[in-house]
Amino acid sequence: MPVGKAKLEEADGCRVRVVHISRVARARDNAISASELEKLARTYKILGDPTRLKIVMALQGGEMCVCDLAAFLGVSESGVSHQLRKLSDFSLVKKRRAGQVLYYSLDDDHVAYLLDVGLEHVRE
Amino acid sequence: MPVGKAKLEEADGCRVRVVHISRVARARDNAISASELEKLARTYKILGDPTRLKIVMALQGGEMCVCDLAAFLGVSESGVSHQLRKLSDFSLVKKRRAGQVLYYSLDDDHVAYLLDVGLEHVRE
DNA sequence: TGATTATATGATCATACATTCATATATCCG
DNA sequence: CGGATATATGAATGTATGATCATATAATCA
Repeated sequence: MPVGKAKLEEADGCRVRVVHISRVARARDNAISASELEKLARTYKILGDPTRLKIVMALQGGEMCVCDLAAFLGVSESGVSHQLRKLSDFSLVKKRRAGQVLYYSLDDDHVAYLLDVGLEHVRE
Repeated sequence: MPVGKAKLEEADGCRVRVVHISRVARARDNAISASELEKLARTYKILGDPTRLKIVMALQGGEMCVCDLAAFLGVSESGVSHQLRKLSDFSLVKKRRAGQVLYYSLDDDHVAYLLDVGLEHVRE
């Protein structure tokens, strides 16, 4: 691996400093697609809000309805609904209707798994 | 599990609607500590930005210095440095100095693991 | 030492976002 | 059908945050 220095000329003429061209190339080659990266970032971002995180962790214990979640969180039901929509948009939770009540639960096992791995990291 | 309706009176007199008291109680009992939740949310939030996510994914391939990352990302070196600081603050990356150059790498294996599990979810 | 390179930090700014209030939809019951 | 309950949606608002520029620190080399 060469440790020499190099300059790369970009299309618009802006010079970019690079110490290890091979490492930059490797990063480019190994990179996942932009759309997948975007999705992945979104997923983490969704879990990155304390309120939403509390919701999904509560749902690990079983399905809950909106007003129960609101009571548990100490947030308005409207607020919970807004967050559940985001969670739902990114397939982290699913809902089941029973009359007027909507029961939310985790969408798949990956989600619970993601939470466990994250918690492990935090507790290390 | 009773499906009856109930009202809970809070300290300040604000009434909260609850359909399943037992489920709210269960959520309360199973909840992790506030500080752990905060840390966990932070961790996900940190990974929830495309630029930072791209950084850690690039580092999965091996350590890289700031200007290489800047070239790879197409972002200013200052910008990369700011993000690396956040990643470092939450123990997601560590640095190694070699003269003027700082080499960044993933801090522990949990991080790479977290990324893999997340990607699995996105690709499901 | 002074000049150059590599990275860090601080200020600024435009944008994104979580929450709430008010209102709308949907389901059930009488 | 009309009233009540459960949830959803839209607007408004304060706050957080990612990017850049300018400047500061740190390390190497002449």
